[in-house]
Amino acid sequence: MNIGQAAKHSGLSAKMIRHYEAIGLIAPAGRGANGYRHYTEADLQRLAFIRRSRDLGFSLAEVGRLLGLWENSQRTSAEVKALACAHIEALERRIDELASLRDTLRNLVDHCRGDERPDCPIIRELETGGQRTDRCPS
Amino acid sequence: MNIGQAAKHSGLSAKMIRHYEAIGLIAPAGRGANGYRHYTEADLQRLAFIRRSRDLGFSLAEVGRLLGLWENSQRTSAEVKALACAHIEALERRIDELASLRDTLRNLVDHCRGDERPDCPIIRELETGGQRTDRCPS
DNA sequence: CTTGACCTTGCCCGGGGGGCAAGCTTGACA
DNA sequence: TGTCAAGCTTGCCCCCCGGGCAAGGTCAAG
Repeated sequence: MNIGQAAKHSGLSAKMIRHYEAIGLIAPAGRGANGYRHYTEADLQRLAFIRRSRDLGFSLAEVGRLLGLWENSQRTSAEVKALACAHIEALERRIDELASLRDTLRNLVDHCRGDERPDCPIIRELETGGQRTDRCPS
Repeated sequence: MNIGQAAKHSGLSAKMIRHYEAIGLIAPAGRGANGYRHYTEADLQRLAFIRRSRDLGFSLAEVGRLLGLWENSQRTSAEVKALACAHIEALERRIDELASLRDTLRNLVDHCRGDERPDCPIIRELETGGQRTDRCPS
């Protein structure tokens, strides 16, 4: 099977498959006499594994570790769980950051009339960094 | 004021200030006879505006639009509000995506014993894409 | 044989920076 | 006055995770 077919089956792009090979995430694919890469069933499984790992938000480095665990029959489920838990924690940190931004913005937006006048608390906040300039800086 | 001082005052790095100039986000800074960039109070305000916009998660493209609105006395607060609302919506979409990943992972992690044995539902999920292989595929 | 689809490599682009190098200028101190 | 460290200049490469395009080779069907 050539790279295009492998891409379709795995849901990755041919470009990504080549890239993963270039960065060493997967072993170099076998080549035919014409120089074309060809992929076995086992290769397809690896690609699908990568695709699903990426879909769960793992970075390529994490995917590499997951692949290592997958192919290591000596692995412990504790190792896998630890990797997944670390990723969950990273996701939660990121979610909290974004939620905090959202809340700040929501607050500003709620105080903006949104009419045809130029005066706007959002712009004021960006100007002043949240200092109160509206009443007597004295 | 030179770029290093401007960087300190704005909380940006000198590198980023040069970058913003290079991509046209800010107008080229004035230069002294020695070729050094120098920054006025107005420049510092612009840099601080950018910094706060970035802190709120706006992309550089959005920051560009915000700068345009800021410096346009003909702006309407409705325009600013629309930009901020669009950003809030993007944040919420992103948060939902990440939360969905987190929930999926949490579910998998909760079913993983995390002991010294290799058997692991997380790895199984990545292998099979969620197909039930545990009972009679018949 | 031609045509079109597919494959190969290589390069540039994005966002949003970090880091380092080589060379100039500036300011402080001996 | 010389010297030396900071600071500034530009330029280049790096990270992640790809997209897109170009030039050229290959394959299969008509």
